[in-house]
Amino acid sequence: MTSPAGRTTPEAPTRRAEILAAAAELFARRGFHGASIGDVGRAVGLTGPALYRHFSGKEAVLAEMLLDISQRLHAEGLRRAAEPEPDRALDALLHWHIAFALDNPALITVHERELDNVPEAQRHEIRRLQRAYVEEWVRVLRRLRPGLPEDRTRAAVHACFGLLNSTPYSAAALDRDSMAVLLHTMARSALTTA
Amino acid sequence: MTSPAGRTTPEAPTRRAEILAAAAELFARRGFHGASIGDVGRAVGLTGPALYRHFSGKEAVLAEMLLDISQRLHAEGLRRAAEPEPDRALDALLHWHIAFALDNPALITVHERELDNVPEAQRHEIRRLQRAYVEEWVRVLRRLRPGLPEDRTRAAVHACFGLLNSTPYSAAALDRDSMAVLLHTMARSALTTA
DNA sequence: GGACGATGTTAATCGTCATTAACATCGTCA
DNA sequence: TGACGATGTTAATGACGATTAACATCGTCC
Repeated sequence: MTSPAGRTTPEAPTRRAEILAAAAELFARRGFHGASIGDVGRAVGLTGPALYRHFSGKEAVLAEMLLDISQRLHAEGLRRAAEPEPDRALDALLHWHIAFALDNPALITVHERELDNVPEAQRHEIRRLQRAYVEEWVRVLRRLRPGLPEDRTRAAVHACFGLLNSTPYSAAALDRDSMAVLLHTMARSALTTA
Repeated sequence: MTSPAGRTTPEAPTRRAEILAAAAELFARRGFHGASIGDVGRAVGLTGPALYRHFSGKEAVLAEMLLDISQRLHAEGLRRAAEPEPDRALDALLHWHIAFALDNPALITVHERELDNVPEAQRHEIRRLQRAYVEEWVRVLRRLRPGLPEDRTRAAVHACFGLLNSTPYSAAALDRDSMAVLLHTMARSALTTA
């Protein structure tokens, strides 16, 4: 063999994260079913079967990825929504979501599209967190616009996410900060006019 | 055999359209690679191989689907953008895109996600039409907001599409007309504030 | 009333893919 | 220094899926 089987460098602590990052990129670009375990392995310099040393299977990779994303979004969302001034709370939520989307376009994409491919067991918890995150936004917005009925408020929040998550497709054109400002302005305006 | 092979009813003129519609639904819900030819066939009451009587292959189904969508969007986009008053032109574009998205959520989803799975040959033409459609919006918006630099304008249009195309995920909550009004209001506000 | 084209069906074919088995290598540490 | 656990690798294994082959059926039209 041209290269020995084992690796000398003990990059163990990063390995799982490395795999998750590569998988996110591939799942985002080609879809869960469009990226194979072999593709993911190759992306981190391994063969396909090697991934089974770190995850119990392909679905487990996706599940852990989505669970992590929804936890991060929800946890920080809770914090930001706690701001007493609803106007400031909304800005804080916007800043948070925009930063996350711009810094992790692949994660946002996968989070938005691939829930159905997560095994039942973990799907419920992820969905719960996603819903809870949305509800934080709804609560803040309702304090800001008490007249708006709840279902319309929720629909507006979903539409707003659509706007913010469009990042992966167009972020290339503008530098990060210009894009962040643009998205913030547009989203704020859309929500407060709804 | 329990049922005869040939069909008596000459539903020939609809068959292709029927297949395209079923495929759109499945591709939207599960992704191009997540839906098999067998699934599509079953959805229209046929077996998988039967589809080859109507399309040269799975990719051809997707290609025809995306080509049709991008042509329809672009053709009508051209018409609406021709309105001399930029303010009215924008409203006309919004009405058109919103109606299309609300009436064809599956098509919008596939159009947005699956271009990479179209064979090169047809991909270029589809991309050209998609770009041209965006440019119609950009042109209108630039007349409306001359101060906004072109790249920011284009980014704003992309973000606006993200908002409008979020329809598939949340449209269930509101009736069609309320949703249309909501999206129109939000999008208009987002674009003119950008 | 029989030949033909359009449409379908079921039975190969062939490749890809997830997953598992069997077999190294390396670092550690008793 | 030698056994062991952690990580990898290369061969199975077993499904599944796209596509094609071989074989009906039906309606039409001469």
